Parts: sequence; C-alpha cells; structure tokens
Amino acid sequence: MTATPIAGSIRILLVDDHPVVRAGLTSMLSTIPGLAVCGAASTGEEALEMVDSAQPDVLLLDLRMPGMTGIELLKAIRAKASPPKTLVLTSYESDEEIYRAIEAGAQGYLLKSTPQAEIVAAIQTVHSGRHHIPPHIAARLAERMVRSALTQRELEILEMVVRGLTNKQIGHALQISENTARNHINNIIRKLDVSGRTEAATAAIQQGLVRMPD
Amino acid sequence: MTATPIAGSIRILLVDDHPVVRAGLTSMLSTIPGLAVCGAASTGEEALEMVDSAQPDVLLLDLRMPGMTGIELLKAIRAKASPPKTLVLTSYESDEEIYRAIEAGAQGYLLKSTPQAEIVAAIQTVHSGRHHIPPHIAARLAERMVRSALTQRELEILEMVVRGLTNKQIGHALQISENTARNHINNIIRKLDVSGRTEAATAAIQQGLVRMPD
DNA sequence: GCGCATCTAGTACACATGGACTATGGTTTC
DNA sequence: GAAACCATAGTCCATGTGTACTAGATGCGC
Repeated sequence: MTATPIAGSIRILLVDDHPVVRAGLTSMLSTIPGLAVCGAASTGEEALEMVDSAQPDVLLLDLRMPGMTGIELLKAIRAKASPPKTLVLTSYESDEEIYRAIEAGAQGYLLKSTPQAEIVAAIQTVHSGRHHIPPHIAARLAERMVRSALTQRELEILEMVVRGLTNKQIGHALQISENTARNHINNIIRKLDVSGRTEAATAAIQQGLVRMPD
Repeated sequence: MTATPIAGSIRILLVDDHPVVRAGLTSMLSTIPGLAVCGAASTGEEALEMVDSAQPDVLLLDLRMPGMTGIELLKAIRAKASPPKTLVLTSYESDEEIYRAIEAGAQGYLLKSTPQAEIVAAIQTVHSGRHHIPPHIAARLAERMVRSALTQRELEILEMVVRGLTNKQIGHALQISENTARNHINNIIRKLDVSGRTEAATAAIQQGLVRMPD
C-alpha cells in the first residue's frame, strides 16, 4: 500500500503472452506522464501473483493466452479484496468474447489496432471508474443482448455439432435421446438464423460461441 | 543504394496494422547493435512504397491486415528488382497460412509469442540468405506437403460447404450436377479424414483452408 | 502414346437431417 | 399460482447426405 514509486501515477500491469506486445505497451505507456507500468506478466497465473505484489491500479490484458484464459483471470481478479480495474486489449472482436469479458467484470475493451492516444485515454477513463467500450463494439454488444442467446445445454450441443458428431452420437454422449438432441439442434438453427447444422457450426466459430477444436 | 545511416546495420521495415506491435518491435530491435528499424508501415500498400523509399534489407510483416493481405504483399515484393528478405511475424499458426506464406516467397515464419532473442536471431539468419522456420512449424509444413492437398475445385466447393449450402445448391451455383458436387464433397471428406460435411467445414476453418465468412 | 489426376456424371441404398408438430415435468419469475 | 422458459421425448415425413461403385472426357507429364 505504501509502494508508489511515482506519486500520483496510474500503476499499470500488462498481461500478454507476446513479448512483442509487452514491449510495445511498455514503450508506449511508460513515457506518458501520469502512467507507470509496474509490471508485465505472460500468463494469467503470473498476473494473479503480480496483482498482489505489484498492486496495480489498472490491468491491461489479452484474452487469449496459454493456460488460464483472460476470462478466468478477470473472474479471479474480481474476487479479490480490492481489485484493480481491468481493460481488455485483444486482437479480434468476437461478439461472444466481448460479451463474456464484460460479464466477467472487464471495465473496458480495446482492439490491438487501437492508436496509442486512445489506449492512453481508455486507461485513464477506466481508472477513474468509468467504462470504456468503443462505439461499434458497444453496438455489437447491444445486438448480442437482444438476440435471444443460446442456453447452456444448447451451447454444449453446438460444440458437439462443431466437432462433427451426428444427432445419435450427441444423444448417446449426453445420455439423452436422439430426438432430444435433434430438438436442441433445431432450436439452435432457428436461434442462429442459419439453414443447417453445418452453417450453425461455422457461425458458432465465427461468432466465438464455441472454442475451436484443437 | 547509398543511403546507409548506420553503417553495416541490417535495415528493417516493420509492417503491422497494430500500433502496439510496431512500437514493441521498434523498442525491441532498435537497441540491438547491428539492427536498425528504417520504417514502419500499417498497410501492405504503404509497405510497398516504403520498400522503395527506405530500401530495407529485411521486411518484418504480419499476414492479417486490412486491405492487401500479407500474402499479396509478399508476392508483390518478390516481383521487385532487388527484393528485401521477408520474415513473417504473425499471431496464429494456421497450416495453410504458413504454407501460402512460404510459397509466396517468405524466408522465415515466426509467431508473435517468440521471445526477443529468437526474433533477432531470425532476422540475422534471414538477412544472411538462409531460411528461418521454427522446428514445429517446419514439421507442420512437411505434413502439409505429404497430405494430398485439395484441388482448386474442391477448395471452391469446400468454401460453399462452409457457407452452409446443400449439395443441390452447390451444383446449381457451379453449373454442375448435384451428383458431381456430391462426389467432390466425398473426396474432400476422405482427403481431410473427417466424418461428414460439418466436420469438413470446421476443419477447413481451423486449418485455414478457407477464409472465414464475413 | 501411356499413365495419371481431375472433373464430370450417373446409379443405388441406407441413414441422417430439418421441419412441424404435441406434450410433460421442473425452475424461475412476477 | 399463473406465466414463461427449459430440458426432455415423442411422431411423421420429405429431403439431404454418405458410401460404394462405374465411367467418359480432358489435360498434363514423361
């Protein structure tokens, strides 16, 4: 609590598995008055430790990382006594990832293609307690809220569709009748507004509803 | 040809649409003796101009960019009179992207998760006229060569499968009989070693055989 | 020219799928 | 407790799909 090397500066912890990105953010941010990079982690686990030891005000994190995902990290952060603000900085804008990140407690969402000035502004905004979501991402988010989302069971089944399982195989795997699996899939197809299981599978991947198979 | 600000240094041009990555590479590389970042472009078009004006020895480029893709840029570079060496630095390792990049003339392929020392080493290797492909990527490449690749027609049809078209619709779209479309798809399924059109579609996306639908 | 791969087209059959329904039991929400 | 949603299960039927064949036409390399 007493460790504040640069008085009044916003202490930032970087979390990204790409050395290039860590170096880039460090060189971008450390020259800005009022900002101080107090550390950089390459995994979620490492980040959790550093949140305690380095006591950052703002966490700047990627979602896709080996090991613990960004979403899991966000949830773990939020569970802490005095959590830092969290700002997601990621490469791609998958509707579902954005949604899950906000849901998991992220205060802001930025793309890596964001210019330096806006990254700095977002950090300051988030630190002040407000949210920072770029307009076109907010629009996607709204759309996602309106669109009736898939249930947990439907997502589970969708993932199997993506893996190429037949209705019978899905029913067997989930210990339900083939008819029930079929009903779920028909509901999925209707909700996603697609024309068949194959398009449902590709739409699921495209929208980030399921993780890509390894 | 006479412009060499730092005598004996390898002149590097960065091409990446992410400001963060450009800053990261600049800060990583510019402190290394023997390396000099002579410019940074955010699009392929910009890069092509800068190759002429800045005369780099090595191009460090991302494949996924708005506008001209990295592959197109590689081909355009190779067509020049005295092309610089090219080193691909990208986020994901899609078999097909790697293959196309090498085919388009890239001398090296690196992931953004590569540590600084290896990036530097790769630049030096490539500059000296040799290739730099990380072992596990080379292994994938070999596998790709062995695996009997899909024909152009099959790729065309696979893309339609990904978009959810039925055999009949594909036949109609390509002015061939449904039976023929069906034959192609069966060949695709066999070549990809999958169990159905849905798995073929997801495998195609996962392996980068087709571009994701917009 | 001969062989090989490719694209084309067809037949036949078993099975999977999508669409349109009804229906029941369990939660949650108001 | 009524309403709404969800997971479950079923029926019926038309259509789509996967597999296993055969086979002609074309083009390419040796």
